[in-house]
Amino acid sequence: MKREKISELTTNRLSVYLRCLNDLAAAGIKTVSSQGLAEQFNLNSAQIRKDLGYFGEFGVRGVGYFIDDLRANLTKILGLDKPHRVGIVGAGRLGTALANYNGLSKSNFAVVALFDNDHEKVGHHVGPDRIPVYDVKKIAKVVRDEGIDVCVIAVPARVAQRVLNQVMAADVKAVLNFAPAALTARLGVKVKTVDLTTSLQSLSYFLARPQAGRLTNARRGVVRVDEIATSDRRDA
Amino acid sequence: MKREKISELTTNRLSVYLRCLNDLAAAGIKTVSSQGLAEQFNLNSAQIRKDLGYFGEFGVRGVGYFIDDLRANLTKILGLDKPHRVGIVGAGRLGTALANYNGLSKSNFAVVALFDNDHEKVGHHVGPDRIPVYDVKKIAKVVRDEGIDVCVIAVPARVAQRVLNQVMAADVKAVLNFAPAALTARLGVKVKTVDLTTSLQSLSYFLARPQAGRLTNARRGVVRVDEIATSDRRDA
DNA sequence: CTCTGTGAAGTCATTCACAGCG
DNA sequence: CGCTGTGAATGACTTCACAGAG
Repeated sequence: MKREKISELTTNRLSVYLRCLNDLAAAGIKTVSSQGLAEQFNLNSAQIRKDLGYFGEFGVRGVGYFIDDLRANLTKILGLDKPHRVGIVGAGRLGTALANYNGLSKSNFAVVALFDNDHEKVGHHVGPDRIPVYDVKKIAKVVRDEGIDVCVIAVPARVAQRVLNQVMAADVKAVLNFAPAALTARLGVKVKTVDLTTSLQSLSYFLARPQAGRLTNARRGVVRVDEIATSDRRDA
Repeated sequence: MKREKISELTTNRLSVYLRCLNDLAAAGIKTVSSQGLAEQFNLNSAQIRKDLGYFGEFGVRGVGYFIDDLRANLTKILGLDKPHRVGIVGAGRLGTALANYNGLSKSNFAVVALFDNDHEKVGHHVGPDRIPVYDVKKIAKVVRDEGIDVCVIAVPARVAQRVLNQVMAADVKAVLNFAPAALTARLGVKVKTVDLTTSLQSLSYFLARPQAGRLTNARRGVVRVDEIATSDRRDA
């Protein structure tokens, strides 16, 4: 076990490993080798061992990893053993779609509030879970009352930085941003941006040059699918 | 102008530069230096010059870049001078939210079809643009008839690989995948995955260890916000 | 004198390769 | 003997630093 700084590429992969382990466990499988895991993602097995090695020695030589054990360890490492409470700023289409996305609840994230500045929306409840929509001005209070620790920004780019500032003022330390804007956060606040426009435009580049992308990640006739996570580097 | 292979990190940044140039143009500004652009993203100016340098010499020494000129060049490089037609597979919440997302039309992407296997949905039309929902079995025909060149996968992880196979069989070469699954594509097909669960779990890691993420990208007291694109690397 | 374009250096990430445990 | 854990080697991306154009 070392004490190095862990890159986001690694944490993204840990999340993917965990998902895979959950599937394997559901299939009744008890152990898996780094090689076996690696094949699921067209990844190098040393990569997996290195990623895990930052946090401890979870494997058994000659055998591999006990799935239940590794699963528990990864869950703990990723901080998923405690539930997270999510607030979504922007009750438009994207915001409400995310509020009802089932994928989140599976991994201990519960959406407990939406925020909007449209008075038509404030006071209403959204989706089968009846998530309340609050006035965006009440962020600080609702964050405190509801114990929100993660916010999602789903507002137009124009106002995204202002919203981020409000969210930071409410002392939220983790933000997932869907606005196509370069945001600046203060130290200690982690912002991850998911930029659909950029993703599509990047695809467009490869469409325009079919030869591009051939060489990278090609292996055994398949192409490794991107971003074993969200891709990204440098936060990129 | 060289002839090297361009990484996805670079194409992601090009998209971000283009967006910024559009904003600057709208503000009536005529020229910008790499330094000026870099400050918008907390990026190194050499990075920007290098990214552009892969494609030509667009700058003027002593001056910087003419915004209109660079904008036209980037648009061409990214293949955004020709319109793209998008089909979305999965007419659930996420799929319909994306179908109505205005951000796409802005950059020459038009959503022209949704696909679903739920017969309740097939035949209906979605949103203010009345986008038709087709039976997923008809993908190949609709792709041909409508000239679709990009598909979005917004279905449960369980069926994502099957859907990708159908999409590839319809000869679509660019796919944006929202399903939390490691997909395998054949050579010549580019898949970019946006994985919300992984993004959130990665945030959870940093919440669990506030000291993590401190060192990276810190500069002048601010933290560069991640993934100037979709973050990532290795398509990642 | 300013700012680009670009080799060279530096930094960070992935893969190799193997010692050594079970 | 198989498979982990890990230093060493390689490769990729970023930043430095400066020659030279305007």
